[in-house]
Amino acid sequence: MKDLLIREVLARGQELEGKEVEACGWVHRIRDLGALRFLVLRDKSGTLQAVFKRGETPQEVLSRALELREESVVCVKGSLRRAPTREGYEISARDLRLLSAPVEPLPLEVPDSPKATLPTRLKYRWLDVRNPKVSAIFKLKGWIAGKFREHFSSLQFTEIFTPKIVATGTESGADVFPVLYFGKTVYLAQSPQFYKQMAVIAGLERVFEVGPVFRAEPHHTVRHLNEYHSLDIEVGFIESYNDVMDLVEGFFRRLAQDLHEVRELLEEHGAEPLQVPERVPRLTMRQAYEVLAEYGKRVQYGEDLDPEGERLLGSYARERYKSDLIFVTEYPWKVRPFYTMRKEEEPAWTYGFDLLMRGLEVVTGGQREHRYERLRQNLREKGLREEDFSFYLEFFKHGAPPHGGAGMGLERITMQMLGLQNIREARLLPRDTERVTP
RNA sequence: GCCGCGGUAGUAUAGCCUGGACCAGUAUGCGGGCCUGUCAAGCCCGUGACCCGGGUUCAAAUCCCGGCCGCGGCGCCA
Repeated sequence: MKDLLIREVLARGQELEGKEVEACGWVHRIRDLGALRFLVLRDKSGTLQAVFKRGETPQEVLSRALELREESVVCVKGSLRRAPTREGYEISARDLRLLSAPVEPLPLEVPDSPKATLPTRLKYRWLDVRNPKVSAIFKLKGWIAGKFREHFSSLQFTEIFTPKIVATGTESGADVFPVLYFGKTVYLAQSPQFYKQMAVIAGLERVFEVGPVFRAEPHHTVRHLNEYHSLDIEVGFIESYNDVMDLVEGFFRRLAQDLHEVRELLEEHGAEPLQVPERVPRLTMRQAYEVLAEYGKRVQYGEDLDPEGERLLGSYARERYKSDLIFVTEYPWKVRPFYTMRKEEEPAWTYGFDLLMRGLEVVTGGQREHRYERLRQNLREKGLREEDFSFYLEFFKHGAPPHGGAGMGLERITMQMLGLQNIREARLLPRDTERVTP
């Protein structure tokens, strides 16, 4: 492995000045002035200019430098010195190792790859992601997932790993992908829902999972993927679903507080830091109808929000509370899955909530129904067959604490954090209705 | 699933409505040349494209039909 990333070389610039250093990476740009040739070297951490100059660089090395093409992989050795470059330093090259050269012209220009259309970028993703603005997306995404693990681990949650091959399809109406499994048809998990609940009931009490989920809906939008990563939590012994919202809110507050750690990733995208106020507004669905009415948007009483409604509530949160986040609570029973706990006194409404981030739904959660008979009744009312969920019902026969949880869309959070126009940008290799390669 | 929009060099686009001066323009890349301080380096020369099939017409990148592919809105959801 190479000794130093470019960033580390630059950070130790004073100490390394005048000394021989080696930097390895891709040839980002070539500025050829004849007997003077500048290479901008790029690695995952940054860029650094190398100079090949007649009279300074050995002739043999200089002539090899003249053969180089962009996106070649090279190591340049030479002395580090101050220079009026963007980085403040440059390498005066004395040696050059060519590790790999392109065998054909590049289908995508790396420094400009965000200007290409998304299909082209995704087709040549290994080139696209070489662009620092693009790799920033995945660095941030990884950072968010890391924060999630760190945050909930510190609250005594246990990380779990549930099956992605499952026997039962529908739990929230979303279509599932069938898989041939030893001659039987099974499905790809659309959510860890049942199993994270089982883990709580199994005595783990507080659990979280970071894992893929699969949705077989043929949607054509900029905010849906057929495969994405879900950040799930589930926790026992809650008093109400407010406990769950507190946990979700705490996580987002943590993200906002620690965002300075990844400031430059946001800057790549010109993104504003996440605004999380002292208390994130919590609006019941019925209150949301009224707010939307003030914005001139009518939503049928007892119906779900549409994307326009969500966007308007996002504006409302920003204008009224200076908040990028807003909870919508007490969702109608008719639009929530059977395992959601209903309000005792108003069974048409539930203890289910969504969290909107900058006008897009990024989290869904709520209190779950833990009472066996109520659960059976909910199934019946949803018109679902008890035998299809018998394995799930079993969990509740031997002592299940009141519990609740939430699922958060990692790509959606990343997308909203950076202001991306299409969720596919937040997935290294997105799967949608047509795309299964690369 | 319903609806709308689109497919021009490697990439990104102009041209299409109002068919002919378009053997298709521009930028960038690519190939060649000049240049010892560039930093989106510059300058000169060159290279390379109308998705497929059918139709209308004297004439189709342009109009019509079908196919394939792509994009987006809604539904559904994270």
